[in-house]
Amino acid sequence: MKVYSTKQRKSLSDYLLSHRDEEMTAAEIAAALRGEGISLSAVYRNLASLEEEGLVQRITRAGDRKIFFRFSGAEECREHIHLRCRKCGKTFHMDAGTTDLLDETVAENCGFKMDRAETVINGVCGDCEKAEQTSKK
Amino acid sequence: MKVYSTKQRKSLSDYLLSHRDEEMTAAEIAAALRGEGISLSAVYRNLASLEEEGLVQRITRAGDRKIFFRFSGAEECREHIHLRCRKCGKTFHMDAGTTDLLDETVAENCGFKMDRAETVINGVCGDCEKAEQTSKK
DNA sequence: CTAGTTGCAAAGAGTTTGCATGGCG
DNA sequence: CGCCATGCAAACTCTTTGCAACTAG
Repeated sequence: MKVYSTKQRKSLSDYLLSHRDEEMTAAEIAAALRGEGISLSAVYRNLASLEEEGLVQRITRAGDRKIFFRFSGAEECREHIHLRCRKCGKTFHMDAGTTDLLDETVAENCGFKMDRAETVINGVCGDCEKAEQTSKK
Repeated sequence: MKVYSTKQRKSLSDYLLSHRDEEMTAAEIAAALRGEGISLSAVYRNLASLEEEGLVQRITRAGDRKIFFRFSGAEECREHIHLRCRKCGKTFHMDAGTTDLLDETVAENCGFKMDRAETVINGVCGDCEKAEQTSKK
């Protein structure tokens, strides 16, 4: 099946590209794009096709029953493992060296070939960790 | 708020315990427990409270728009990183040594404190990797 | 011109909630 | 007994789908 390049698909791609690594719901994306003339259904349909291409992932958050989408299509993003802080919600890129190291370690010790683009490590980032330490009397 | 120990909550806990690391939808769980006398709403309510306690996580799969729940409450499970194969869907436990190693590596190189129980590395397991190699002419 | 895409509205699926009843402590 | 939990059904929210109109190639 051929894929046409429509105005709507382009708005969506542009938007996702400029918000890479952010987690957004379909409704939020549609709202942000209101004015660009793209309907909610088109957002869903295009997200689904991007997901099939592996450029977008679905994410869930503990306690929050919504589904978020995250764009990781840029080459730059696909080469890193993502570190997601559960305190501040930000996502960081693991540096290339560490990523390679982990990749090799897991492959050697576990015989498991990890998928960088789709792996997200949850935890607490340095800043929040510090904040946590100091606030705890 | 106090928590009562009811027959339904017990059935659910027992079921989850004996299916740790499996990914199941609320409907599947309710279906498996039909006969135990637990309603779908009770399943949802109890899963939500288990999620708040951090014993259960919500999972999404690429291409599949359902939400799956995974029990990882057992101590044993919380100490490992989980490796999930996107081919066969199975989840494996990373051995303790490698888990510690990764944990330290990420902490030192990235200043990030990972959360073992909530981290799932996606990829392809050894068996599926082999199968893939041979099938590809 | 043909086939993929869009918007809208309706249909569906999954999840949550209100309320009366039942059960734990 | 008091309060939390359960069932059932209604209410909702989010997502998908049907269809006619539209547009890229």
